[in-house]
Amino acid sequence: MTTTGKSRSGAEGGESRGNVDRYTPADIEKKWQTKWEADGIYQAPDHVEGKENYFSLVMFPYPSGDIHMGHWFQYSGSDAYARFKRMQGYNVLHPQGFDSFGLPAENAAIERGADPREWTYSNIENSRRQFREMGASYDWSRELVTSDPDYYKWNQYWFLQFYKNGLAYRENGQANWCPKDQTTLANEQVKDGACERCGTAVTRRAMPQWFFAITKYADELLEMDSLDWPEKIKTMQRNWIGRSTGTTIGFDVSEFAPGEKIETFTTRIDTVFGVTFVVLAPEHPLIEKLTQPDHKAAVDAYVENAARETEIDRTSTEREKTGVATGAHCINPLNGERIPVLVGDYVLASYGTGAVMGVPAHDARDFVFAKKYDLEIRVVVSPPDWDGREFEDAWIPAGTQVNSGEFNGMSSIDGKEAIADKIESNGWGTRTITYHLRDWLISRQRYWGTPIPIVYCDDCGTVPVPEHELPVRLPDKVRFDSDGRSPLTKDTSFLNTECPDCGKPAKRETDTLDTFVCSSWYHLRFASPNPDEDPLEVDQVSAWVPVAAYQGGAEHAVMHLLYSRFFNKALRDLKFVEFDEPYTKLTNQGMLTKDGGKISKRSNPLPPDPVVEKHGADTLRCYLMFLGPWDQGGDWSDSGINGIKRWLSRIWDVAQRDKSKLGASGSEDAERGLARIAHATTQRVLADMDVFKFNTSIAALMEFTTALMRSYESGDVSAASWRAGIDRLLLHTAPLAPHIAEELWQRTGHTGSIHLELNPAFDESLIAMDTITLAVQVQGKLRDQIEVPADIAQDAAIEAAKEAPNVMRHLEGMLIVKEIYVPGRLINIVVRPA
RNA sequence: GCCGAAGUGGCGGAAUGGCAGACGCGAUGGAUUCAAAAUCCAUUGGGGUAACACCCGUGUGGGUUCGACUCCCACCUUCGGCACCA
Repeated sequence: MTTTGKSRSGAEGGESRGNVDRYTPADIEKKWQTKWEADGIYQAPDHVEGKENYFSLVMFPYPSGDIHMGHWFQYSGSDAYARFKRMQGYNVLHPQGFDSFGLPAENAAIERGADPREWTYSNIENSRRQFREMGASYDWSRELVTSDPDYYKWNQYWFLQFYKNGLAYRENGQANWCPKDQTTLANEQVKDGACERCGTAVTRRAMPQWFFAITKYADELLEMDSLDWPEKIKTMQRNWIGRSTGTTIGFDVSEFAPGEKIETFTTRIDTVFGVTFVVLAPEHPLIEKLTQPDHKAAVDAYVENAARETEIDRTSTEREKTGVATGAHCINPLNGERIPVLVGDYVLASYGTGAVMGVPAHDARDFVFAKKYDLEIRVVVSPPDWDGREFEDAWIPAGTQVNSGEFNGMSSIDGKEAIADKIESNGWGTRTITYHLRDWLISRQRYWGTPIPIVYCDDCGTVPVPEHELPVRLPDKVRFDSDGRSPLTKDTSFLNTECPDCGKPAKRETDTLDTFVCSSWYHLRFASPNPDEDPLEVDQVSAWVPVAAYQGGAEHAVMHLLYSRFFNKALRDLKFVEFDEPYTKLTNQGMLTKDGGKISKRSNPLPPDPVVEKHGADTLRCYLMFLGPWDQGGDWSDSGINGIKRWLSRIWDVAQRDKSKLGASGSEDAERGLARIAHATTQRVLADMDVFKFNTSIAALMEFTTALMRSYESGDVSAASWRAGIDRLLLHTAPLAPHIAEELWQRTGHTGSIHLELNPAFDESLIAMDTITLAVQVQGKLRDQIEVPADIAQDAAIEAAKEAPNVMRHLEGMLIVKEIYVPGRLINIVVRPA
């Protein structure tokens, strides 16, 4: 038989492997991409006899120009998973589309004079090309583009349904404003007080805005037990919703504002006897009424200053707490005390009631505030060993009620309930639940989005556009001025319309919808892509949704993923869908970095196209999946990619060897050895692929590839079992490296696409070994190894272990205390000196 | 500050109570070549030995266990999230 060296030599190699060409990805990848598309092999019919439907969805991209390396990482893994599920025998829906509304298109317009529509659609064209080059198995017949009127029409439709059912409303209030992007933002889109998109410090601005009533679902959104999601994401959602139970209590101010009370919310009603002041947020409506003439100048200045400050300044925990007295006082209903009312910007208008009762002894913030303004610090919950001395810090934990009238001596845990009871029975307040979650602000003062289908009429007021008039189309060829305002506010042909009710001239709403509205229901449209007259076809939706496996980045934890859940619940209550949750299982791909840092076009570039050109799409796909566990991300390095290229080349080589060099039957040992690794490989790959562990799947396949080469070179295996091994290798490689697997599948004489085949099965009995190696430890330290029959009994194994030479040495002069036998793995002999 | 994840060779990582370092990169030596590239073979945690033996080794310190990368406690570092939420 040929030795390795000989089989590699030019003359013989050609002979033994039959004029095999070198692995050149460029020669095969485009060919298969075209063929797959022409044959429509990835199109998912709504029903296939004998197959279960499986919706594997990956978050669709914003078409910013390029499918970058991070996208490759995300989409290679999710595509491999969808392909794997298809080969598991499921009827898999794996669609793709474009989340194509959004600010970058407008910024391109403003900065470069590009037309947002042209800019967007040419980017989409480019992205489609790149997706194709990736060899992704998308069902392109279901592609959706959210900036197409036949998609955003339904955004408008949903808005109208929500509006009719009290889930969409317009309200004048303080909104987060990004001065750079010239638009308001939802709370979720403000990170560290800055615009999530551009990083500009967010300010507050009072203006009427549209909201979706997500808070109505706050409690239901907290129920996540049924979701197979990463715990981390669930925790983030729970924290964001931020449910806290407490008591609202009113502090009478009728002395200064007849009939008025300051409502405050507290989770620590047990400390209410320790209230020595009340602080209002600078935006609190009662400030004007309460401020006394001699304090007015100071209060006005303070409030004005607070309004000017950015969210970053306002919410910094570092900065000193400030406040100013109003001159007014209020009454603590529990003890009738008269206490000062101040204004302070550490109190947030947007949370609770916008006013807090100040209990410096038992709240860290109130404590520093009281110290600074020399306000009384009265202990009402005593620490266990308190000697009556002044506090150096607020005491937050529970304790014993003191200075609390009739509640003295009670534990503060009981006090909390007893005091709340008293407050409720006297009508001073009520037990209340508050949430950090705010209603979803959906108005954007931008052009490139879904127009909100509302008309304002002088006579009829706010009038929804009738459904049959949808879509309200976004005008084309608009003008962008340097003032940064949305072109819609100046486009008279858009702006001026007739009132749907009375027919008189009226004005259109010029705000557009937050683009997260588009992604809140796109999975439904993928399932039901075609209806014209209705948003969805119920049968199609129920055939596919909820999404069985959803993949995407963790950065969407409290934005897209929360909005989408809300949308689902709202649509359920409006009888459009029947299920409670949109995405059953969620997997977060990790982040791909380069040199440990974020990949960025400017500072840390890593364009995929040159890599594809040099190594091919299959190599890049596999390399990205080989970097590490997919859900943990990875760090790109140029050097490692050769290893994957070598592996694929070895597959290319081994699969095309001339099997006629092998005999009709092989040696028993070699046959069993090959069967063992073949079946063991399948076992490993099936288990790992199912949990997105592509890296270890590839490692298993690399080992199998080597084993196949060795079997061939040894010449001891039959042509048939070697051939079967090659098939198995190709089938497992298919989801990871679809082009080379398909090419070799054809070259090895199969007809039909490998991607329509099923995963091979494995037989556990073939994986089992006849003889096994047992590790033998003495005192838990490895001392020797013994070869024993796999079915050896415990006693026999231990006897054999004691006879191993190196074990004997360590047993000498020792008394055996204990013998531990782990079947198939090891023996541990515990001894002590005799 | 709070919550969460992670820390393993020169590097990416594997092993989740049972032989640490699978697989790959890189490196070293060899084969092939006029030469190089490519490819193939071998070695590759540290110390130690002629070779064995043996000792050390999964961020640090303690603990549980016959046995710990794995479980528990404390700490350090890195990354992610939240952060005046009353």
